[in-house]
Amino acid sequence: MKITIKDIAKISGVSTTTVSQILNNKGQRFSDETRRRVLKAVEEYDYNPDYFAKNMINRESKTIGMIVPDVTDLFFSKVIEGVEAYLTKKDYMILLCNSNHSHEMEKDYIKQLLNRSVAGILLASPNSLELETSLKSPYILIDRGLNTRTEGNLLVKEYDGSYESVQYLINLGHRKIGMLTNESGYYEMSERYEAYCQCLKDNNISYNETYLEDGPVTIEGGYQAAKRVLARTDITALCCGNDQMAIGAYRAAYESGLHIPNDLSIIGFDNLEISEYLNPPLTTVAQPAFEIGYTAASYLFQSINQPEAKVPNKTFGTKFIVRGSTSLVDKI
Amino acid sequence: MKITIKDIAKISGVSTTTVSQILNNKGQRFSDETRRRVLKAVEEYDYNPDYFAKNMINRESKTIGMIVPDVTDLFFSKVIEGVEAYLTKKDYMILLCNSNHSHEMEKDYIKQLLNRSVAGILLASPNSLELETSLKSPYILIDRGLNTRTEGNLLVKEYDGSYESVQYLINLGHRKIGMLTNESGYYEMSERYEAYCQCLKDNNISYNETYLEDGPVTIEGGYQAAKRVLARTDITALCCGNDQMAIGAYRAAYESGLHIPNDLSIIGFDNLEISEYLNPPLTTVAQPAFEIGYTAASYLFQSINQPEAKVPNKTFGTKFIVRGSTSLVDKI
DNA sequence: CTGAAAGCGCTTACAG
DNA sequence: CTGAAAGCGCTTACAG
Repeated sequence: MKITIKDIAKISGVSTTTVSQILNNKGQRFSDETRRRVLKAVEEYDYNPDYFAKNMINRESKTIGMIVPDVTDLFFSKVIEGVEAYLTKKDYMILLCNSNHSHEMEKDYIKQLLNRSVAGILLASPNSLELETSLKSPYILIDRGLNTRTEGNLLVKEYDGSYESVQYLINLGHRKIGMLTNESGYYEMSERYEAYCQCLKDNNISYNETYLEDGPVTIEGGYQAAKRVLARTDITALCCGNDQMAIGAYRAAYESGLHIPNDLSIIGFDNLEISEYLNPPLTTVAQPAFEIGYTAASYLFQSINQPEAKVPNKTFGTKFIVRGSTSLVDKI
Repeated sequence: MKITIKDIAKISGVSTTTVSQILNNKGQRFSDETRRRVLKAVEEYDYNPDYFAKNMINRESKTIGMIVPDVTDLFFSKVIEGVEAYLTKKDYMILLCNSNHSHEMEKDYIKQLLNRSVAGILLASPNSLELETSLKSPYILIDRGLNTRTEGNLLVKEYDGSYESVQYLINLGHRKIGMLTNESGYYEMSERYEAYCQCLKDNNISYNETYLEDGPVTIEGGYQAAKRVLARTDITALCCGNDQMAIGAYRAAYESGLHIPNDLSIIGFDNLEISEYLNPPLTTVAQPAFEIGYTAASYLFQSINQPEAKVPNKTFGTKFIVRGSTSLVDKI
């Protein structure tokens, strides 16, 4: 049987009011003697106020929900790490939901989280989300462009980052530049794709549809997509939707007998820790995953504690990192 | 203002008892008419029973806590995925804690989780843990050998897996076999190390301390450790504590001008998705991370619902996977 | 400086 | 078939 505040009150010979006030550092000053007696009993019996009873009154669950499309995705796991790092300091805990890229699951999770009275929600999903407006608890959107909200959005300069990488390839002399993207209309992917198109245009390079391939944003997805595009084209460079896809593209290139970067230049997006260790190290567009998570958590925290205040938006810059997977074009 | 059961009762003209019973499918049969009225009001006002009030009575938080040493670790994120996959089906949610390999943090988190009345705890930590016995909620230990508990342990045949990989190298003619391990006495690492020693012994190969290196079980850790051991020895093969370390070792090898596998054979442990995509693909010892998580969750669930029943232990086998990072020894 | 009592939003014997 | 009342374990005006 769990020990309750009544037990502590009885043991230390005071009322529950007193115990409660002392434990919460509230109310009037109590005599040192009383305080000591109560604290001693608490200590001795290892009393902890019941979480549910306490919350029924305080409504401070100190819990937030976080929904990600894939926990094993290296980008998102880094974001989670950032979120956790911030929230732990504040004694908050995070209810983690893995939506498996499913929009249905996301909606389900949001409902469940709301039922659990979480203090706020962190939604790291690239999907557009119509039910946003019905969300009555504070929330922050990570990496989301497709929404009508004007505050609490954390974005990354997907477009600029992607543009820069394509321009880099063009400057190296590449003209036949492929791109691996994602079919399902993910916001970031669209941005990166748009930048690709625009950059070609700005450089008077004609757009070639066969240079494009779709696939899941995973290693395997990148492998399959790259395989297809390499089989039917003679591209000299390939922009991958993200680093994971680039990793898959490496293998596709090897299997096609292509040497990176001599025969094929490859560029990723994310700058995962692992990308630096690939062979050759991957040229990529860095985005600050940990910082994104950390900032998202801090904004949410702020939004929970000052519901009236407007939550700022934030756009993170990217950084283009040249490594060994890109080189001057080698063939015409 | 949140809508309560009283509101629903008033709106549908019945008592709160009736509303509660209908919503929980309990008690006696109610007239269809009453049921319809109540359900309609619930629907219309989007009523959801308060999580805390409900739990104060039912004590079914349907929440478990999970502690991992590192969310960004590819092995653990896969385990999390498995846990999530099982628990979601059961309408449970998981409170995720990232201990950063810190034993102190683990203890803190356990305390916090207990205070929150989680239904159970999943502890994925390679640390030994003295306070286990004081854990009064159901729990399952993942990947833990150093404990005195006789049930609810999920283990992997670390020793056998490691032994097999070392023996494989020896069969290829290797005699100068290095090993990258972890200093902090992690159970799995010790097992793998013990197997390494025993296998050498069984093959009458003398143990050479300089072939050993310690490091964090990360890519960077593997890189640094491999760099050190390659700088001072002429090993022809290297067993890495896990795949992440192996990835780091790849780069160390390249920087030392060594070709894998011709100059240096490398073996990992885990079989991460990425390992197959490395260049060359990594020979490694596979362990079923997703399945481990999934099983752990199912055992915990069982243990929550039948507290008296003994929770089984389970030991997962490993599978040795030969890929391109190992070859016959090339130099004497 | 301290306590009796009301109340948070539910569920559940119990009575009718 | 349905409701009044007690109770879960807390906190908080309020009164003294």
